[in-house]
Order: sequence, then C-alpha cells, then structure tokens
Amino acid sequence: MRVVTEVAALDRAFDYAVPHTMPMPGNGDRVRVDLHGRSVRAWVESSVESDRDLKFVTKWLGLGPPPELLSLATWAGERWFAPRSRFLLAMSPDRNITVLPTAPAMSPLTTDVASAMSVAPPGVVRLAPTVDPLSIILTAYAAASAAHRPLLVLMPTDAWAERVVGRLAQRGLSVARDHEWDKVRAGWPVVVGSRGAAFAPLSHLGAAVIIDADDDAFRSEASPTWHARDVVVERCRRDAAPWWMTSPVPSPVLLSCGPEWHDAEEARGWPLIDVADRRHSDPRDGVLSATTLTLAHTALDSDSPVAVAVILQRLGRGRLFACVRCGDLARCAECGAPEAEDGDDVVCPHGHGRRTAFCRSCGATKLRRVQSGVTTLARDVAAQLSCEVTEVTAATPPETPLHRVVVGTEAILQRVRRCALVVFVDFDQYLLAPRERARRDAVLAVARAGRLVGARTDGRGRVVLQTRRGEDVVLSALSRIDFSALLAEESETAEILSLPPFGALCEVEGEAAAAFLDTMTTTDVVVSTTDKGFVLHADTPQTIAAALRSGTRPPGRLRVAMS
DNA sequence: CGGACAAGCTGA
DNA sequence: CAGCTTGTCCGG
Repeated sequence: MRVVTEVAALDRAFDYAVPHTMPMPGNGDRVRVDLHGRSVRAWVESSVESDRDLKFVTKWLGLGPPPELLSLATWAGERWFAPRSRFLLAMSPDRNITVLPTAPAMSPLTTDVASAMSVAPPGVVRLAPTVDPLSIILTAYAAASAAHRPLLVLMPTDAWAERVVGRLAQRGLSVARDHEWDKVRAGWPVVVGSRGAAFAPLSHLGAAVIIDADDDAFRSEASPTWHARDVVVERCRRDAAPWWMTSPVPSPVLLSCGPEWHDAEEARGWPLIDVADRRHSDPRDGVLSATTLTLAHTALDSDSPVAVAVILQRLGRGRLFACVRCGDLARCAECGAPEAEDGDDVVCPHGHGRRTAFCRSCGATKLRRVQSGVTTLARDVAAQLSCEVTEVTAATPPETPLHRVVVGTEAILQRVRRCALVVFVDFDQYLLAPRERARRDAVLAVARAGRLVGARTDGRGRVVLQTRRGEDVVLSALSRIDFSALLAEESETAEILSLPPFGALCEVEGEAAAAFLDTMTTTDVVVSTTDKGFVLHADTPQTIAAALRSGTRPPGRLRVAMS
C-alpha cells in the first residue's frame, strides 16, 4: 500500500504492508505508520502491492478525503509549489472520523423558491453590491439537483456563510457548513463555507458558487498562497460542473475564467455616492468637510442604530508630516506616499527624491509631526459631530457595543451590518497608493460600504468620498457607475506587464532564495530582483512551478508565493 | 521534518 | 574511552 505522509518536508510516497488483522483501508483514508523511528500520520494513496520486505501500517485512523480528491491535492501542490500534504490536510477532518451519517436526499425547489431564481447562465456574474446573491445560489442549486450532486457555495466571510446557511435552510434545503466534515464527506446536498470550503471533501460537485470572488479573503495569506477561485474552477472542470462567480467589478483574472453576464439595470444596485472635493475647503475645517457634516447630521436623524461610519484606510507605519497651517499631509509628488522627515527635508519612502519641507497646498514652510491613525480621527470626529463615537479596528472584539457614530479602519465594513452614511475620510490614500491593486481596492471598498447603506433606489443611505483630487478615473467611474474605462486600463496594464491572467508571477524570498534560484535549470522564466527578494515571471504558473521543481532547495528559510 | 548514526571533542 | 556535541544522511 502506498501512502503520503503528513511530514511536509517529505513530499513523496512510501510503501507499507497491511496486517492481515486489519481491513484493507480505502484510498484517501488516514493511517498511522512508522517512518525512520517515528510514528507519523499518512493518507492512503493507492493499494499497489510491492515485493519488498515492508513495514506494517500501525493503525487505521479513519476516513480522509474521497479518493477523487487525491489528484486535486497533487494538482494544487504542483500549481502552488507546495507539498501535497498541505492540501490533503485541508481536505481532512480535525479529529478521527470512522463512520458517516446518511445524507438526506436533494429536495427539489419549491415553486416560490424557483420563482426567486435568476436566469443568469453559468459564468462570471457582475452583481451590483446591494443585490442579494441568493437568487444566484438557488439557480446553481437547481443545476446541481438536476445532476443529483451537491452544490458548493463559498462566501467571503464565515459570518456571511452562516447567514446564507440560515436562509437556505429556511427554504427547505439540507445544508452543511464546511466544518461539519462528516456531513460534507457523506454528501450533504449543499455545502456552504468560506475560503477553506474550496477543499471540501465532496467526491463530485454538481455546481459551485463563489460570491464576491474578487475578495482578498479567497487567497490564502499564508504559504502556499492558493486561491479558492482557481481551486473551484479546477474542480468544476474535472467534474464537468457549472459554476457561478460574482463580483461587483470583475477583475481581469476573474473575467479570464469564463463568460461574463450582467444586469442592464446594474447601477440601481449601487449606493448613492457623493464626492466631497476638499481642494478649496477652508483649511480650518475638521476632518469632515462641510458637505460630509450636513450628510452626517441627516444620517443621525435617521432611525438606523449605527448612523455614521467614518473610515480611514490605515496609514503606513512611518511618521507622518502635515502642514501646521492647513493640515495637509506631506506627500511625494510622484507616487503619493506620505513623506518622512530627514533633517530639514522630507523624503519619499519609495526613493522618489527629497525636497525642502513646505506645504504643497498652502505654501507654509512649517510642517509638524502628526499622529495618524484611528484614535486621533475618532477624537476629531467626536468633536465635530458633538457626540460619542466608538473606535472599530480589526482588534475590536465583536461583542463591543457601538455608539451611533463609529470611526475606524476598513474593519468597520465587516463589523457593521447597516448604517445610513459611510465616509471615506481620505479617499486619496487609495487613489495615490503606489500599489498596482490600489484602485481596485478602492472600488471594492466602496462596494462593501454600499452593502451597509443600501441601494440608491432605496434613497436612504449614502457613501461619501472625501478627496483632494480633481480628475481621477476611479472617482469618475464611481460617480457614473461605469467601470469600463477602469477595467480596460486594468487589463491593459496587466497585459503590458504580463501580470495575471496574461502571465504568471511568483515571489521568492528568504535567505536561501538566491542560492535556490541559481540551481534552477529552466530558461522559461525571467527573474528580477525586488527590495524583498526575487520575482519570477513566465507565461503560466505551471511554467514557473516546473522551473522551481528543476532546482534543489539549499538549507535556510525560503518563501515561495505563487500568483 | 527529525531520528539514526558516525565522527569529533573533552576530561579523567 | 565513556559521555556528550555536532553534522550529515535518509526514510518504505
């Protein structure tokens, strides 16, 4: 019997004999074996016999992934240059499971549920942020039940997944959460989860749905940096199952996965968006502009428990300098990054040069160090609105009671369900950020904010973007709810730079990186250096993975992040 | 990865 | 030469 061990550094198969007293384990099952003096857990890969004198399997531990998924783990390992065991672990239960419950039959849709279905065919669905995705999920369920196979649904957060479970159960569907491993493995009709559910142990998919597929939450932040979108598309391809993936503004990578569909009335599903241009505002105004203040007071008159959410995208760790007179932040003229102090000068942290310290907005020559961050902002907002505020960051415990005004980072968009007004205090932090992704992040943040305030057709909530920029492609796209120019530009940049989906890249970092790359024998990848390490470019991830496999790993730390 | 095994060092 | 450290090898 051939097994794959849990030892990540040992990504190869070993053969063992099964004792006569033990029933023959199935492929994918978990067993315990002795390996070079230690006892390790392993997955059964195949039952091939060997004529060598083999050690015996010590114990049968329980069920593992269905046999059909073993090759998916191999595929993922090759795709993201990682040991198979990492993915087999993601498909396995966290405790030993030896028996499975009996899965309920797939119930047909009742007529009222069927009438709530959308007609979107499989593919990428451009779905305005406030539009309820349930109709897409039900459409996919209909497809899955026709094939008598389960539906897999991925939501960006666990909280949202939990709400979807409730709503589907209400409609009479038998739903399992992804962490209910035994139910999933037994073939429950619907499985709902977040990113990790991409590896849910279903032998075959009937259909799959990813809501908000462009959300960052779908990429594993730890190595291996796999993406749920790619895993689900691959699973659907293998099972010949249809998939639906939604995004308010589908990225070029998402669009490369399949055909795109959208509603002609799309703009109605976006919130009302106001652009508060602060270029000519009185420098003595506070952090909230006059326009914002008026809207905030209207919002406070509403019956929404949380009325106003003020969001500051977290600033970099460096010290910030602002004009003593008008308060404008010292920023690099080229890349927009906040500048740092160096003697009497300020310098760009990205090496775009130095200049004598003066304010670009009002010409004053005196800059002072300012505290950036949520606490300062909260104090200023409280003073301007003369009311109590609650600070909300990722560190805020979920049970914290909220005042009617909340101030904080983007974590607010996860923490607050509804409010009347969302204010992006310094929207330029997105627009001026040097990162390639910043503009997309800006639009997605506004889309998320839209879910708190509701659609423009409801006419109640709104989103305010405070800016000092005049012409900007993001601002004009959001004002008109027309993202075609933005998408064309994004796609063009990706094509010119050979970024996904037009090419693949991979970051290689760590003390062993340089020595490791030297051992590679392939010439199909282009290696360039960055401040942190190296970036590999090639036509596909498979090309990069093959190049990496042609090398040998020297001792030392090595981090490989494949796109 | 981490156990096995060999070779090297130390002190009585 | 026992007892311990350090380094390399390799796993069924």
